[in-house]
Amino acid sequence: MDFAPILKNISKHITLTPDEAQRFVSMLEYKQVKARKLLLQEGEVCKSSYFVISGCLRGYTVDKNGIEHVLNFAPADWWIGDIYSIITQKPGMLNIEAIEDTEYLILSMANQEKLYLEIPKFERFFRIIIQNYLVANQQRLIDSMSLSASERYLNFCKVYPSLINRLPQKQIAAYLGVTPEFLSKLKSKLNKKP
Amino acid sequence: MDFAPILKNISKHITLTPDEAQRFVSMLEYKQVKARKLLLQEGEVCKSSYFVISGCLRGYTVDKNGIEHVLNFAPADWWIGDIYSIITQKPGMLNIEAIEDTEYLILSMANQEKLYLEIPKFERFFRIIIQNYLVANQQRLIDSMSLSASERYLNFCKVYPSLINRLPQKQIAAYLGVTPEFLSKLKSKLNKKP
DNA sequence: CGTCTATTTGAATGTACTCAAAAGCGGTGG
DNA sequence: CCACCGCTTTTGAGTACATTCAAATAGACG
Repeated sequence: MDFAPILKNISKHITLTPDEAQRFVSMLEYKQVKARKLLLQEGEVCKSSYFVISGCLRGYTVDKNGIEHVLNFAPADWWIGDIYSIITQKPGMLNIEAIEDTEYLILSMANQEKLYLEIPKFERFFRIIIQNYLVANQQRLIDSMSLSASERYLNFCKVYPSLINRLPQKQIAAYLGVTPEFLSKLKSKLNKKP
Repeated sequence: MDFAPILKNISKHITLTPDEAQRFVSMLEYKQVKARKLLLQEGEVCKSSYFVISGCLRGYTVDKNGIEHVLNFAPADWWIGDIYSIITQKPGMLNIEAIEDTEYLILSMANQEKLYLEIPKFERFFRIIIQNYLVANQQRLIDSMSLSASERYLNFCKVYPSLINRLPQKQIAAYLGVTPEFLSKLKSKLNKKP
């Protein structure tokens, strides 16, 4: 198993000794999953964080009308999990699904807690990860209030150019907060104008 | 100066020795501000986190059409700051303003970094604070996509009952992501029905 | 191929916004 | 203490952005 990607991810924020790196990877579990398979289902308690090595996952909720809303996409080098459920250890409302065939690593909550005790630097690492994610999330909330659907789409294209031709439109729509039909109309308008 | 409120806030997640508590409060600065005064202005670099003792602050952005969008209210016992600007030390887009006459404590970034080194438990404390804030923020994003304005308003009433008769409607509207006019119409409809 | 799902297109509808004007409310100064 | 000013809230009419429903077309996968 090749742990280089996750070690590189971690080295962005903290520096591990070889021993610490060794100890860390010993806590991970490697898995593969086929496209369209669920890793975590609404109503379950989330017991782990996931780190994507290759492929792509998505986290989404389903509202009372059966509409899906995408909270996040996790391509390679991203962490994902149901943070509400992880913190509270109560059943969550998040589904996590593979959009493509995906390789990923699992860090269980139990191991994560051990890590905090054994190598306190990880406390810092995850604080920074969460901080960055919070910033992105806040920006998305502001955008949802400040921008039109068409502006949000153009913004998405600019911020995630690598995802735009990789994801089904339906799921980009579910991320932007519009219906697939409306996104389709938006795109055809944008193609005519410029 | 009475540091009991902030020490109580901290004791929710970590336990400090008397010495550590002493060291911590020595890093804080106490301030008061009158209603309608700005603590932080768009375009400035945010150099501190604020902890509210009494009164109420709000964080908001102004979009290209001049519309205000409230990112958060901070009544007593809440932390607030422009986390984007704090992390990057770049100019932020957040304004922080006193809604009421407010007493608060300032923890500068410099002191916060010292705290992480001197008392690593604080790394954990702020990780947990940020984690909880992220969960709330994610939920708000999901709500903005799943719920109608009227559902979001009723939800706000349920989650923040103490704020509902304390804040100007205008600012509740700016938090919910609707115009003040529309919120007013919503309320009058809701008063007729039940 | 054939089936199933995703995307496109169109018409009708609805939710929320804009603009405008009136009414309410709070603070300030005479 | 009251009158006035400025700001917030309410109300109404017309509009726009986005949804719903329906049906046709295109793509993907076994």
